[in-house]
Amino acid sequence: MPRIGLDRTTLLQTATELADAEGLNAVTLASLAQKLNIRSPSLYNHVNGLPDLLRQMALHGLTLLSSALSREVAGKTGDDAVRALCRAYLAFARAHPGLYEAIQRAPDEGDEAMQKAGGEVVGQVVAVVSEYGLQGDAALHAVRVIRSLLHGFVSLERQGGFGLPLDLDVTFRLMVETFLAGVKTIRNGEWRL
Amino acid sequence: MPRIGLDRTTLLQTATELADAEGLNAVTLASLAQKLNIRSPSLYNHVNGLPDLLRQMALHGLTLLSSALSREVAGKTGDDAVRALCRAYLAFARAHPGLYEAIQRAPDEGDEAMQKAGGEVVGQVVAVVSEYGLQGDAALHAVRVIRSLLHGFVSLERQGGFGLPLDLDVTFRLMVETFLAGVKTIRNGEWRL
DNA sequence: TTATAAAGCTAACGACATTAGTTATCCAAA
DNA sequence: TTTGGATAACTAATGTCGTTAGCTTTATAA
Repeated sequence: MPRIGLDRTTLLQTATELADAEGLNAVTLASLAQKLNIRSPSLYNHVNGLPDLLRQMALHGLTLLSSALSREVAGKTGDDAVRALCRAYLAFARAHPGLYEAIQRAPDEGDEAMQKAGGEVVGQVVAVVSEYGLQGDAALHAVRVIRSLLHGFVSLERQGGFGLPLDLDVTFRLMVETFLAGVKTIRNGEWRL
Repeated sequence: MPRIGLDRTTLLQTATELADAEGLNAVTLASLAQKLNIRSPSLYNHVNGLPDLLRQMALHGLTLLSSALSREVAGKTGDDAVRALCRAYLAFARAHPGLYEAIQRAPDEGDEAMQKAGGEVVGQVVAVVSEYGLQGDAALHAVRVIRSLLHGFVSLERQGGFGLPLDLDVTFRLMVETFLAGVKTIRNGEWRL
């Protein structure tokens, strides 16, 4: 019975590799244990069952995403900040498809750690939008729109929803520019709901 | 052994009710069989296992969605057609959250029926966009952007990703108007990628 | 050197999907 | 009206997975 010396970090890293390589559905206690050369009940010494494992993966992913966004946006303002944010979001989702899936699982009600981790990602978007001339509710709506844009594109790309052989990066840039142009129009008050 | 006389329609309907009420994860052969007062192996007389059930639910959902879009868009053109399409998409996703989840499952490679059913939904969007002054690749990009918008919003709303007590319908309308304004700017050639 | 906490293990249970083989029902043809 | 076949239900059994309970060994600190 050689003792592996497994710790939370390598556990999460291994689970992440599994998810990114074969999809989140491939992450089971059985498959993770096998990859770690361990029997699945032993995992309960580190994790409180499968739901807790998935939750910790989501937390880990949100932390990574938040810091990636913060890093790429740093020093930029206005349109450039929005572009950098969007690029970084897309890059993260492409680099960590399984982790990205984990992030999308709806958290339990009253899970403060998840709320906080998610709030930090949203905070990056808020920061970018806030110095954009949008105030109050308008800024909050804009944040929601950006999140919808990004998540929708990433999600459709990941599931292969875009069938045609048309450059996806072009679509993505076009989407961001369309948003920027639309926001300017709206900001200038040329419309009413 | 009373014979139920189960047919494909009631089977799909029951599965849909289950999915819409308790989420797609709650749709198992066991739970579906229980709801039908049947033993789960009996389901194999109607369905080729759980993956096939989920696939048929997706097909059913795509058909419903496609006809809903077609119905609501009928007779409208330009901005109004886009608005009607978006409203109908959102309404469907809200009315059938479980079925909407089923639609999002990535189809197998070479599943022609799924490709076709998905293509009909995309076709509705193409039809709306095509008479919009966008031609060729630009139209295809626009279709992708609309799909991203819609799916992203629906998906975030469904998983409770929008925490704040700010009217979601307002955000949605704002998102659509932002897109319309942005597209006009882009169509007028005021930007370059 | 020894006691204790922790990290691994085996055994066992329940839920689920799935397969094989059985029986009863329905319907259509004789 | 009878009969035969297709079909829709069933039971039994297997394998996988998550999970719990309880045991054993290792590492570490007293």
